[in-house]
Amino acid sequence: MTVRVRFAPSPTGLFHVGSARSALQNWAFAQHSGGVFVLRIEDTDAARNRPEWIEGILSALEWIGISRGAYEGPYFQSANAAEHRAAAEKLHAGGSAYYCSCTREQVQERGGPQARGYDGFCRDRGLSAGPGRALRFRTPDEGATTVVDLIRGTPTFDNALLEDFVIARADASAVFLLANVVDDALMGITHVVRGEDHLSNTPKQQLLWQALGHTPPTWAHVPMVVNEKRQKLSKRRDKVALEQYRHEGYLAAAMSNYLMLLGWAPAGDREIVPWSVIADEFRIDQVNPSPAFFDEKKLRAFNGEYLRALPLDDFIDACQPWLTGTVPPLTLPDDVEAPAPVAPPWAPERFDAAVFAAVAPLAQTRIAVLSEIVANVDFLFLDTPPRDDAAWAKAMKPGAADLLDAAAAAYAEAAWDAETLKAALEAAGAERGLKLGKAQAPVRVAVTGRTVGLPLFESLEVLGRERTLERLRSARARLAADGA
RNA sequence: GCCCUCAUCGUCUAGCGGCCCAGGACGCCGCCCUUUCAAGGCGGUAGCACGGGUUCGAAUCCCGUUGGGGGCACCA
Repeated sequence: MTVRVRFAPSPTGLFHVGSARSALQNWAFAQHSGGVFVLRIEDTDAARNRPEWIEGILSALEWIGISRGAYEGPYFQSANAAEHRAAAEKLHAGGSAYYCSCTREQVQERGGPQARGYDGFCRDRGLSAGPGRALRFRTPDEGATTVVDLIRGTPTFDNALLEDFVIARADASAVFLLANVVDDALMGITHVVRGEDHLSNTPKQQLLWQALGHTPPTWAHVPMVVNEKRQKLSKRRDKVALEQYRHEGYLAAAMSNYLMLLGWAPAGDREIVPWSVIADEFRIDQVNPSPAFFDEKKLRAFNGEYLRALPLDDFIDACQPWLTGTVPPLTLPDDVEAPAPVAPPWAPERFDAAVFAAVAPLAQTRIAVLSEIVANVDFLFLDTPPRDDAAWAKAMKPGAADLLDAAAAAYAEAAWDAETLKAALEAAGAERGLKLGKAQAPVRVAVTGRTVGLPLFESLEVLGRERTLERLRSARARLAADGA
C-alpha cells in the first residue's frame, strides 16, 4: 500500500512556522517512503477565511521547497460539502448520530461550574432534523479507544469520557471533526501526521472512521513548537509568520533545515544537511515526542552558515532585494506588529552593483540575515555617512583631530589601494604612539559613520579618494565646531 | 475540574541495558588570528527532574511523585 499523507491547513492567517514544520515533516515522510503528499485547504469556516491567505499558503510551501505540481492538490474542503452531508446522514440513518436541540447555554448550565461537555440530554429523544438542531455522534458508553501513533505509542481513551460531540451544525454543514475524517477517507490518506494539539481529537475521529466503515489511518502526532515560556507559539505574542522570517532575509534552505531539526536529527554529529539527506534519512517514528523551543538565535546561526556557504554570485543575487528595495511587501494582520521598513536608506539610483560586488565578499562573513547587508554597505551609497552620535563619541577622543588631519594629508597623495592606505595610516599612528587598531577608529567613524564594519582600507579603496577626503574634512570640521 | 501527553547541558538534540563518570550543535566564557566587527582555529562552562523498583549492570525498562504542555466550541 503506498503511503498517502496530507497537509491540511486552514487559510485563516499568516503561514505559521509550526505549520511549515508540519508540512515539511509530511513532505519528508512522503519522500522517504515513496508516498504521495496531498495538500488540502480546509476552508470551511467562511467567516475566517480570506482568499489571499490561500495564495499565501501555496507560496510559503513553495518557498520552503514544496512546490506546486510536486504534490497532489490543492483540494478544497469546501468542495466536499455534499460528501460531508452524506456522511452525516449515513451516521444518522445507522443510529450512530442523533439530533440535538440543546443550545450552548443549556449544555453549559447542565454541565455545572466546570464545563464538562455535553451530557447526552437529547440522546434518546428521537429528534428529527429541524431548525436549531445539530447532529451529535453517539459515543460508546463502554470500552476504550486506542489509537496507533508512530510517535507516541498507543494512547488509550476511555470511551465513557468521550462526550457526544457535534458533527454537523444546525444548517447541516459538517464541523471539522467530521469533514476532516470524510476528506481523509475520500483521499485515501494512510498516515495522519499533525500537531500534538490534535491528539485529543483523535479518539473521536477514529470512532468516526470506524462508524463510517473505514479502516482508520495510522497517526503520528508531532510535538508542539513552543516559545521561551514553553507554550505553543501564538501569533499574538510570538513571531510565528514564516513570511516574516523570509522578509528579514532568512534563506529557505536554512529555515527548512532548522525546522526539521526540531524534534529530529540526522545520523551522526551533523545538523547542517541538504534536504536530500533529510528526505533520505527522516523517519517519523524517530521524532522526539517532547515539545521544542523555536530558538531564533540558532536559526540565525544556521542562516549565517548557509549564507557563507553560498557562491559569491549567489550571495550577491540573494542580497539584491534588500539593496534595491524590492523585497516584496509583507501584509500582516492588524494585530501583528509590523516589521521595520525594508527600503534601503539611499536613493535607488545611487546604488552601484559594481561597487557592491567589490565589497560583497567582505560582507558575506559579517551578516547572519540578508537584511543586515544594508547597514554594512550604506556608507557607499549615501552622500554622507550615517550619523551615529554614540559611535562618534566613542571614536573621537582627544587626538582624533590631529589624526584625521594626518590621514587627510597622507591620503591626498597616496596611491589609492588598500595596502598603501593601510601603511599610511599605520605610519601616522606610529608617530603618535598608536597601534593601527586605535588609529583607524576615528577614520572609520568619519568615513562610514560606524565603529564597526567592513575592513576599513578596502572600504576606502572602493569609496574613492574624493569622497574619502571629503568625509575626513567634514568630520574634522565637526570636531572643530565641537571645540576639539 | 476532567482527559491525554511530555521530561538528557540555558536551548535543539545523540543515546534505544554494558561502547556514557553522557557525544554534537546554538548560546555563553577564554585564548589564537587580526585594521574594527565578523569569519576561522583551539579550549572551557553546563545535563540524564525526584523517589522507588527490575537487573550482575540503568540516561536507557516498570511504578509513583513533581513539574511542564495540549485538549475539553454548532473554530479548524
